[in-house]
Amino acid sequence: MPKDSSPEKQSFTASTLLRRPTRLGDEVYNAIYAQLMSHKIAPGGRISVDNLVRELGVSQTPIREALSRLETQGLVVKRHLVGYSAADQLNKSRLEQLYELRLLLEPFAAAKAAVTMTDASIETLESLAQEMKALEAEDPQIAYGQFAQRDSEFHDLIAAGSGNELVREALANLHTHVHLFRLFYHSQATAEANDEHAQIIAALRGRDAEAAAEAMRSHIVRSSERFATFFTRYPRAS
Amino acid sequence: MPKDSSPEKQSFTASTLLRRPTRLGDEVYNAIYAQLMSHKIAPGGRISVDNLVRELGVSQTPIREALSRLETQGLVVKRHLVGYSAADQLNKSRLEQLYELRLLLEPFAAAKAAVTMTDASIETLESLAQEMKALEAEDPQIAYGQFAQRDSEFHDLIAAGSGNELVREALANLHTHVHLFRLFYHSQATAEANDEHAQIIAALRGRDAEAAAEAMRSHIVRSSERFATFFTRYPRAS
DNA sequence: TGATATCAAATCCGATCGGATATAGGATTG
DNA sequence: CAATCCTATATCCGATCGGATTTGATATCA
Repeated sequence: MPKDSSPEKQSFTASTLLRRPTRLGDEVYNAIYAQLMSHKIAPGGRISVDNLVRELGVSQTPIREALSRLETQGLVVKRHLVGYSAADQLNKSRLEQLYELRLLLEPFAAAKAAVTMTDASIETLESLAQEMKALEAEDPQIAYGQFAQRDSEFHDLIAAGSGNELVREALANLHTHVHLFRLFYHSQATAEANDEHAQIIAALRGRDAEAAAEAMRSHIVRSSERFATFFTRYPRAS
Repeated sequence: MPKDSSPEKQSFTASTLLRRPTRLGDEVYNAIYAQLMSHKIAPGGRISVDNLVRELGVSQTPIREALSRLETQGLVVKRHLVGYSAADQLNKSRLEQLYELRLLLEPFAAAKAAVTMTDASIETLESLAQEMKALEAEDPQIAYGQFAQRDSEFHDLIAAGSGNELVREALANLHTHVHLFRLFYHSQATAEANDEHAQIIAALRGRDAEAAAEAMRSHIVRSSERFATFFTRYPRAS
């Protein structure tokens, strides 16, 4: 699920407050986002505004608005007077850059989170981890989509726990799980990740900043090694 | 000047290629951006689409497009059925987060740039530094705007020199110079910065990654100290 | 056969319009 | 006098329309 389909952060009080009228642009955003995640729109594939008009039954205005948002998030690209396309798959270099950046930010975030994170948030992490573990038994083809979503929440929650909202936003803007899922959606290498998640949680529980950073660093390095196999298997994709 | 007013990166070959017809939305983007930098729009001030229609003489469509881009960059905020406003000034916490993030990324970028950056880019850095130094003699009130722009280019060029485009984008998305300028546009504390820039350039010239990272780290720390005085002078702003 | 010119369809870009909502200010009532 | 209600205005949101451009297909010619 897209986390920032709406710029308004939803807090726990939001449900009790008055419900603002829904924005059509949000639903369009979610629809396109879902089509990206489900590979209904292939990497690099054209995204025609007029087609979406016919398909979704709304006018161009909210579609343009949604595509504009997706563009600044790097999930689609636009060429003037030509139109929108889905972003290309990550190439080898981009993938390396992605992990390089994550290594700069996420261990730092984990260390701070170990100190400042609330117990309630750690509980949420725990339940996410359990859900991911439960997915090991499911059909890998289906399970990986579920896994990617929860993994994304897991990492975002730690980033939020760091207390540095800008770091969290920088990581969220990477849309790591979208790009990785579109690169490698047939993966099922989740069992190792579950172990690594458990180590991260243990360090956070122990409020051990050093251990949390190291556990996160190790997790990211190993994750990158798992994904690196893609380019050895399919060398032409690089 | 806004660097990413257009999503298309302009390379050195762009001028030789066919010049695509101009996008009205780009000019609107630049106009609003200029109004933000010139404080014609105050922090938190409302930005009415209809006013811009009258002021700029274009229809709502390109204005919405430009504002939408500015929104996802965090320079303006939007409330549904209410409208757009300029982003608030940085508060103390946000400023600290900004520098915390820069400290994670920029020394790393400088270290890599020391190894991979081209000599030509270092020359460009040098000329930017000289321009900034020349501004010391000018009227501080005017000079600081010029300084902020060149300082932004300086840091972006090093980030680009790192070879990691994602790191560069993450830093660019912070719009550091916009926020700092809107926070503290009456500053003139640029002499120290010029010395620090010289040290960074020296380390890059010497292809010394360690020294470049340390020079950058020191520069950012000292910059943050210069800006931190704002909140001691105007405690209510925090 | 291959390259070029022409043409038509698809598509985007920007303008304009009506309906819906929020906000501010004044009127009303206790 | 204070609080509430109501109305008017400003504004946004979404729909629709015409013009401009790109793009792909067809036809023509060397």
